[in-house]
Amino acid sequence: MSVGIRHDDLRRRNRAMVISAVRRASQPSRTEIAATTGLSHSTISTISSDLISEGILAEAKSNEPVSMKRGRPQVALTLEPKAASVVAVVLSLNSLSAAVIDYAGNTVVEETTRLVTQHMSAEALIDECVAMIRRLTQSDAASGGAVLRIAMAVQGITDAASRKLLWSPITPHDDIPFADRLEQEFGVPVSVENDCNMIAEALRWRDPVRYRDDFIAILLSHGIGMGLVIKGELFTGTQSSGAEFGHMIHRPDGALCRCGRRGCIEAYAGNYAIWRNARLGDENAEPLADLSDDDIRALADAARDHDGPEREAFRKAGEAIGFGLGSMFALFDPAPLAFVGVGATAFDIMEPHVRSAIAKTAGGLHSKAISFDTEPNEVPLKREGATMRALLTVDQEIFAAGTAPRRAEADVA
Amino acid sequence: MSVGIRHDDLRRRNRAMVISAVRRASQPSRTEIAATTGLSHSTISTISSDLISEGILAEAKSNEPVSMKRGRPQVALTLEPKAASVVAVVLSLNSLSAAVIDYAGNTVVEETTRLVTQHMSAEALIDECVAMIRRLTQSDAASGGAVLRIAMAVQGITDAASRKLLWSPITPHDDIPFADRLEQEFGVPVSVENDCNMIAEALRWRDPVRYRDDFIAILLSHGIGMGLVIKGELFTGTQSSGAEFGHMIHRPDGALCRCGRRGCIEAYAGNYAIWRNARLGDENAEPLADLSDDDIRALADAARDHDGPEREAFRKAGEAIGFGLGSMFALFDPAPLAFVGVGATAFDIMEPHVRSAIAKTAGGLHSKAISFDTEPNEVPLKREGATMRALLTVDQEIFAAGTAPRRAEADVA
DNA sequence: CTTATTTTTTTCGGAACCCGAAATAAATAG
DNA sequence: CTATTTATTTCGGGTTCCGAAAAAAATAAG
Repeated sequence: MSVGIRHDDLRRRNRAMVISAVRRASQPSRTEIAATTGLSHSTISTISSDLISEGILAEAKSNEPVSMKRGRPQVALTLEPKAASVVAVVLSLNSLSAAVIDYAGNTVVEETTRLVTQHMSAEALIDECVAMIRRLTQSDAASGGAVLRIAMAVQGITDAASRKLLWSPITPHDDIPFADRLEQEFGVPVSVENDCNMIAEALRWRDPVRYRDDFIAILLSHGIGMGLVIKGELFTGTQSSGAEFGHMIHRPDGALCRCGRRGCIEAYAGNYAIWRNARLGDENAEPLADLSDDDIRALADAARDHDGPEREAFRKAGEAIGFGLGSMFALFDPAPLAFVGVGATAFDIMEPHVRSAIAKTAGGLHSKAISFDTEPNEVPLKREGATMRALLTVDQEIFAAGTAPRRAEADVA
Repeated sequence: MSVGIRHDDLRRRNRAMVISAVRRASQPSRTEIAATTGLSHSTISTISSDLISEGILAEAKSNEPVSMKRGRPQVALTLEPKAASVVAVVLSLNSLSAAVIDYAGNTVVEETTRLVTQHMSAEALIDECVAMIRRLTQSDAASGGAVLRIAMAVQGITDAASRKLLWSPITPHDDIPFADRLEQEFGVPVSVENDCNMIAEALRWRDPVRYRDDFIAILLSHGIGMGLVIKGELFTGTQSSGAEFGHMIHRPDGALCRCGRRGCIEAYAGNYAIWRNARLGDENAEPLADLSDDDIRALADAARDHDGPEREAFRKAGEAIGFGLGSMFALFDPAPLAFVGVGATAFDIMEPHVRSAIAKTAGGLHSKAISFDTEPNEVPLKREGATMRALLTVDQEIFAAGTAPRRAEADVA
């Protein structure tokens, strides 16, 4: 709103446009890009030949064998895999994994380890990340483009600038400056973001038709996380990563939450809450530290099999989620939902209760139109999301600007 | 994200930049504009002399008598009042008011009438608006610039495109197409927006320091409304005007709300809810249709005077608002708050309860830092907001593009 | 096999835009 | 009255985009 547009910004933006069109579409031709961006053919032509000569894009080899059409065949453009690479790191409770991805989005090497995150120092956590990234980037396989960006997806709350892990259930330590430390170590920009936000980012790339401009990803796991895309933008807080759906209040002064407060949605719908309600029947019992996925699946099987405390526990969970969604929908209208994580395998049990709770709220007007989708496996989504985050910033911040000063290149030519 | 920037868009945007800088600052000089926009002096010079010759801006007459500074004195630029005018219409329960405002933002003529909105047909409501606008625009006083835009602020839910009143407590009718009908009548673009959103817009102009990029306006009146500005943008739903704070759920299956559902915040904190709790002690009693401001002030006086059902009613109201805010702050971090309307006069009674409720939520981390402000009189705010909305669209959509095709003008010159 | 047709991509000339530097304008200080 | 300071305008230059025309690369038709 306040800063004017310089003449040279224009070129940068339109380069970004072209790169993003190539990343989004599968091998578009120059003509297609001209159509989707609204820019003229001549502009697309110059920009794309610049990008090709800079080694960012490439013309696809004979891919589609026969076009069956008259006229000069379109030349498909692709991202040049060797243009760069990025590292995606996923840090979760007791687990660290990372991968090197080339510029076209293909995984080059990856690695996963188990750690006991809750009993490690902040330093040790950082060191583990550093060590893993170093192993991966120095491996023979990762000999493509230079690593230009590292993106981490972490459980917990990060700051809005994506520099620090402010708070996380996976460690007792606060304010861990992952970005600063990794940047020091590798000399490459690093971002640290909330894992659910990365899940949302990934969904958008997996199914751009369903998950386009407005949708919600909810992670049903030990806690309840959320990634929210509104009007095409990932919705984050002004100071923190935001969208802590699990800590909206379901019942004032209600069940004891892992965060120490009372009545949070998570205190009814988190894995520990469901287990507690089913097995102890005491919603004020101290939350269990860890719970295996099998425990939850066992509860779900019991709930499906017969009426009893398990079924009741899932009812309460569904109700909490439904009322929470209803309250959210009072603020910004319903959107398609994806339930991700172990909890999603039990979503069939909760769904009727979710829907009936939503129906009691302002969002209820459209409750039948709201569509749910489930995806039990959250780990690949987190990695894909972090990957896309990293690649997009390379696109926008590095390659859109032009790697080398363009004037110098013109002299060479 | 998808559309490229054309070469001619650039000028349009930068013209918009300059106009907006003049509207925001009080009489900035060209040099100041260059500084705030980041554009070069020469660009600002050409753009502003274009705008002056088009009659959109003007150089201020000897305003500041002595500058006390060495060097050529700055020439202050102002908006040319006669460049255009707009009409702001405020439709509330039993009241309609409208005003003609010149391009510089000065009110030229205004009028207010009482109507019995709840017993009028949709047609009659539209007709009243048409008649009032016609009277105002045809009055002798309104002989300045042509009316280029009409903006309405209405209680209730409007559609995201600002065309229709989807639902409103002031009338039993749904889907009233104000924008279409007024456009037909006056041949000028019309927008219809939620009144609380306009209050937020107005606050931002009244106090741009406090209400800058993130803040919340809450209207405490018969119902509870909200206008939300997040990251510099008015936050609206994807289909409707959104941000229906009053209908977030405070207590599942709780008190009976005017909307027919149960447990909404409004059912505890709306005027009717406070009155009901204080006087009937039955939170399921049918909500009263109307309640005068004096009734509320009387309840507030009683609550201040002695412990009793009135004080308890305000406690419940404050608690509902506090938990609601806490849930919102789980989603997007706390921001400065303004409480507007009659209810704001009683906010002193509610404040401790609001704060103690927030302290029990995820937003509680910063609860002491959250600052409240009150403004009892909402009517002028609604009008100011609608005015600014209208003027800004004239700035951005009409004058930024250039009134006449620039090529033709160049020929003349 | 050659020519016409169709479609894609590149090239070229022209216009619009912004920038930086220099020039001009308008005030105060000495 | 001149030097200094600050604001604004003018001018030349370089980018950038666009539209039209040309070139390229295929198929269809004779």
